[in-house]
Amino acid sequence: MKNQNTSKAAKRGPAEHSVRDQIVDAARECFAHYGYGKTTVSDLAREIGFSKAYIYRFFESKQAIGEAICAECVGGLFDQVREAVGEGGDATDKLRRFARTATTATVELLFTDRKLYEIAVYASSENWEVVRAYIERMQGLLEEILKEGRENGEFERKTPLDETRRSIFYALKPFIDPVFLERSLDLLPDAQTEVTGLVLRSLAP
Amino acid sequence: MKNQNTSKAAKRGPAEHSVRDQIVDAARECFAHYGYGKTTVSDLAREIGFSKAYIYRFFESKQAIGEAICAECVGGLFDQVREAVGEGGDATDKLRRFARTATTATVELLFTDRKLYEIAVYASSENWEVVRAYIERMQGLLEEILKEGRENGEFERKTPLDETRRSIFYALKPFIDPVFLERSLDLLPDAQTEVTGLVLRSLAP
DNA sequence: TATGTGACGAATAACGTATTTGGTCACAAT
DNA sequence: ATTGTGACCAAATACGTTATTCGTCACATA
Repeated sequence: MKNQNTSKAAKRGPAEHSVRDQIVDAARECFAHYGYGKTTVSDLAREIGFSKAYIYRFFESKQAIGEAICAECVGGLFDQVREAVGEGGDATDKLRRFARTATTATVELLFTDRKLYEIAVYASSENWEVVRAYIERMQGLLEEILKEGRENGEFERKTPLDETRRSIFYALKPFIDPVFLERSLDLLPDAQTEVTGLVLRSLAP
Repeated sequence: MKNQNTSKAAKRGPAEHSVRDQIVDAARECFAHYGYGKTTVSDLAREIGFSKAYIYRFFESKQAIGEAICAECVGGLFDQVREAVGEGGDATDKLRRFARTATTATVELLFTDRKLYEIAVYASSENWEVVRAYIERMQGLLEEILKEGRENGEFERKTPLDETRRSIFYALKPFIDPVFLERSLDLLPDAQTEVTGLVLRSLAP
């Protein structure tokens, strides 16, 4: 609601450059250790042995660096989910894995890298582009599962595919979205399982 | 997660007392006007023409007064939902009304009494007893609807009633819980309708 | 006993200021 | 061109100090 902060990529200078990687490496460590807020751009500069001004040759803002780190995080989450889904059997099994892994992977991030998780929460609440992309990729994966289930007769076919995909995603949101998830922790894991059950019942042909 | 803050009633002195009512009246106005945080107990005291110390004869903390006001708010929400459900036809219709009214009534509170809504958000995030009671009453109402639907064959009967009730409530949480709802505003009203549709599909016999 | 209060301490918030931080730019060196 | 920086500014933040605020208690009055 705040602002239409689509927050575009915000990169700068050469896309492939060793210094860009050094910045990201330093940021990953500093952000994870001290948190996004407590890490200054000068800290990153000192870490890589260049001046602060030079960093702005590669990123047009501190937030842009945050987005790069956040992209790594949610990218990791997505990879875990995709892999778990890939190892599934039928569409029902895949859907269960989709929901379960999305939750467990995110919770794990919360407990192992709390500081990075905080960036994800901030990114989500501020509608960073990187989060929107994550949601779209997740919904894409979900849609694939739904298609498969519809084709082989596991799932009903009357409801428009888009609506099914969206409504499932909304229903699972308290267990996927970092902002919601940290407020759902005390319900885990039962609530997540039960909602997944509800979703599967709604998909019955 | 914070603390086991069941935050018991926290009343004091005589339950029925005109001064207690005066305090609540003053609090309702001040909280709605200036917000919970900006209203001091001395403000309330001045408003009713007694000393601050006297207020503590009736409430054991400022939060206790906040809970009283919050109880009024969520009580109003519940009444609206119950009334809307009562005007419904079959169980399917009642469920739709349940979900829709819970959302619209809460959103309306958000827009017409933002300051009071903030108290509800705070209460929910701090697990005030009054919110727990609200959730239980809402789930009770939901269970009644489910029972009716099961009895007359509208809804399936295989899934344990408790599980059905809980999972539906979780799925609707982004559109009912004040904390979640204010982050779901940009999805309304479509997402709410679509999730309700999903829920009804899951209930098909 | 029931009603009512001023004075008090510890915790918190408000406030103004000094410092830091995000970000830019002109300029130097290779 | 590309690589790299110190100096600089507005905005944000940290910090120390003052002022409020919550909540209690002993005490007064009817």
